[in-house]
Amino acid sequence: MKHVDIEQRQKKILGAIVESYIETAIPVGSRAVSQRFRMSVSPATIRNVMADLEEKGLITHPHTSAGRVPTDKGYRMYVDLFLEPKHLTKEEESLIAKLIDKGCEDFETLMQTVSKSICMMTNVVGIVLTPRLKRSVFKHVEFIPIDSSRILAVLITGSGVVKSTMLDMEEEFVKSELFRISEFLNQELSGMFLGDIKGYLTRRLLEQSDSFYTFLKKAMYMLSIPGLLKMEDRIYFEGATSIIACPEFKDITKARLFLKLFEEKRDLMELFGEDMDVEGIKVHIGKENNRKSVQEYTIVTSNYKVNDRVIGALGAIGPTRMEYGRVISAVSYLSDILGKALEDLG
Amino acid sequence: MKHVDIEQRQKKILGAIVESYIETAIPVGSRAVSQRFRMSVSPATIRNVMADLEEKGLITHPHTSAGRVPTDKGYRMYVDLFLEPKHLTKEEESLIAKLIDKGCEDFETLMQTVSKSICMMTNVVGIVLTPRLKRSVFKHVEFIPIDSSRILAVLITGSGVVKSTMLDMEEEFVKSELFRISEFLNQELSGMFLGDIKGYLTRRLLEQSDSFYTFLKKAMYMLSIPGLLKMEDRIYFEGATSIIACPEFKDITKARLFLKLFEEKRDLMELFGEDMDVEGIKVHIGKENNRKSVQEYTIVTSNYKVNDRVIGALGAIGPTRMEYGRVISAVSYLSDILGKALEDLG
DNA sequence: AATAGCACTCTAAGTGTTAGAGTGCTAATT
DNA sequence: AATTAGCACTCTAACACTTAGAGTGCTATT
Repeated sequence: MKHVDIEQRQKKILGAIVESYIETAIPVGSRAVSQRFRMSVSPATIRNVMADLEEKGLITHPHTSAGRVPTDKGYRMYVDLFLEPKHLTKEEESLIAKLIDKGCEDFETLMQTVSKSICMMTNVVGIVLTPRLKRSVFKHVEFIPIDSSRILAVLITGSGVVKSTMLDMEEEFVKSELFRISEFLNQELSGMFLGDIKGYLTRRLLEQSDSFYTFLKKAMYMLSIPGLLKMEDRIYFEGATSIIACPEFKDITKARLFLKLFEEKRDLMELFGEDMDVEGIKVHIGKENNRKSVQEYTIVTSNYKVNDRVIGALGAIGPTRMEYGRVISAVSYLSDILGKALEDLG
Repeated sequence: MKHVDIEQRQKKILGAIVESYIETAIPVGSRAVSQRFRMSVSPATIRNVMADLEEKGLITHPHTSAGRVPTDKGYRMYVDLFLEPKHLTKEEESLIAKLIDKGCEDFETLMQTVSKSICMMTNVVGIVLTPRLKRSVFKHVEFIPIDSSRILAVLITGSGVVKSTMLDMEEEFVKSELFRISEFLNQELSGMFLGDIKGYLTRRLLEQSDSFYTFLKKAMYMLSIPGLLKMEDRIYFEGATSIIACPEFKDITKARLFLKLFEEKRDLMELFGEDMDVEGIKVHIGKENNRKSVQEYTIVTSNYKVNDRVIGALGAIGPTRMEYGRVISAVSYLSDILGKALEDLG
C-alpha cells in the first residue's frame, strides 16, 4: 500500500467530488467520496487529500461543517485532465436526425430545432447564432418594383437565408435598368462572400471608364444602401425557462439575472461571436469569462461550417455545475448536423 | 348623517380596497381604508361593510387576521363600475411616438417596439400578434429562379410583410412561363385579401376553358403549395423577465409556469386570436379565462386595424393585481399607433 | 345606523434547542 | 512515513416556543 501515486489519488478524488456534485448539487463530504468509490482509503485520508486540494484552490467549503464544492479552477482541471466525452447514444442521434429532418425546410425552424436539440440532450440552454451574413456567399439578388417610388430588394445567400428590404427611391427608376442592374450583379458577384462585395465593387469602380461608371455606382447603391449586407445576426435559444428550476436559481434574483441575458441578447451574441474562429469546442468556466453577467455560468461554444467555411456559432450555457461530457458531445454533434443541414438548404 | 347611500359606500370601499391592494400588494385592513380616504366612518363600520362585500364574493380573507384582498369578481366590478381610464401623459405619448418612429422601418422592429412600449407604460408584459396573413391584402408576388429545379417565391402584402418560400419543382420550368404566371397573378389578385384567394382561383378554374385551364392550375400550384398563404402568425412580447420580480411570483414554480406561457406560445396566440373580432378593449380577469394556464392572470386585448380592417391583435398580460386604468389606456393607444404605422409601412 | 371596546385569531419574526453532518487535529497503527 | 481511528469542535437546518402586532367579529353603547 506504499508509494501510491499521490498525484493520481488527488485527481481521482477531485474527479469524485466534481462528478458527485454535478449529479446532486450537494456539497460532497469525505465519507461520501469514500463510499461512492468503494475506495480502499478511509474518510480521514480523504479529508487530508481534500485539504490539499483546497490549498491548491480546486475545491472550497461553503462553511466549516459542510462538504466540498469544486471551484471554477477545479472544474477546469476536471475538464482538461480526465473528462471523457460522453457520446450521444444511437437512439438520441436518430431522434435528433428525425427532428432536424422535419424542421429543416425553412431556415427559422432549423435554428429553433437545433437549439432545442441541444437543450434536450443536456438540460442546459441551447443557443444558436444565425450564420454571419458576411461569411455567406452571394447567390442571387432581385429587385421587385412595388410602386412608383419603391423597390423591394431580395437577397438570397448560399446558406438559404433570404433577406429583404424596402428601398425608397428618390428619383424615378426605369424598369429595364433595374433589370440590367440585377443581371449584372448576379453575374458578377455569384459565389462571392458577402463581406467581400463592397470592397470588390469599389475596386471595380476605380478602374472603370466613365460610361460604365454611373451604372456601377447605381448598382452599388442598390446593394449597399438598403442594408441588405448589413450584418444583423440573430440568436435562437431554448430551455431558459426550465433551467431556472435548478437549485442554483432558487434565489429569484439570480434567476432574473440569468433570464435577462436572453432578453438583452447583446452580451451573449458577442460572447459566442468572439471565439467563432477558434477551432473545436471551447469551454469557458465561471470566472474565466470576462463579462460579469456570465461569471457564474459555463459557456460551451463551437462554430459550424458550410462547405468547410466557418459561418456561424452555436453552443450552450448553464450553471458551472453541468454535465460537461454530455454538453460537449451534444454541441459538437449538433454543429456538424447544422452545417450539413445548411448545405442541403442552400 | 342618515340615509347615506349604502350601495354607494360599498362601492367606494371596494374601490379603496382594490386600489390600495393594486398599489401595495398587501391585504387591506379596515383601518387602512378608513385612513386612506380620510373617511368620516370608523374602521368598525368599514368592517361591517367589508363583511357584506365578502358575502357578495367581491373580496376575501387570506386568513382570519389578515386584511382583505379583491377576488376576480371584485376586480371585475371595479373595472366595470368605477374605473376611469388613466390616459398616458403627453410626454409618454411623445416618447412612444419617437420610439415607433425609429423602429418602424422594418416590420420586425416595429412589432418589438410596440410590445416594448406597452410593457414600459404598464409594467406588465406587452404582447403583439403579427397581422393575420389571411386578412392582409395581396400586393405582389415574384418567382425568382434559383437553379434548375428551384424557385424562390416572394409574397408582399399590404401591411409590408414579406414572406418567402423555396419551391422545389418536380418538372423543369420555363422562365417565360414563370413570368407569365407572376404577371397574371399580380394583375388578377391585386388588392384581394389573402384569405379569399384560394376560393377565388378555384372558382375561376371551374368556369375556364381547357386551354387556359392548365395555365391557371399551374398558377394556383405556385401560390398554394409553397405555403405562402399558410397562416403562420408570430407573437412578440416584452417584459416577461422583469415582471417575475412581482411578489405574486415569489414562489419560483409560479414564475416558471408564467414564463412557460411565452415559451409555448400556442395558448397565448389562441387567447389573443379569439376575441380579435370583438370591438374595443377586452379585459379577462383571472378565472374568467377558460384556459387553466392563465387563470391567475388578467389579459387585456385589443385588435388593430389597417385601413379600417381588423388584421391583428395586441395586448397585455400580468397578475390580476395590475393597474387596470393604465393598461387599458396603453393598449388602446398602441393599437391605434400600430395600425397607423402599418399603413405607412404597407 | 354607526361606533367604541374588547376578546379572539392568526401570522411573522425572533429565540432556543437539538440532531447530524462534516471537519481538523492528534495519537495510534501499519 | 503513510494511513487511520478517535474525538472535540463547528455549523446548519429543522423544529418548537414565544411574542408583538395587525386585524377581525361580536356586543354593548351612542
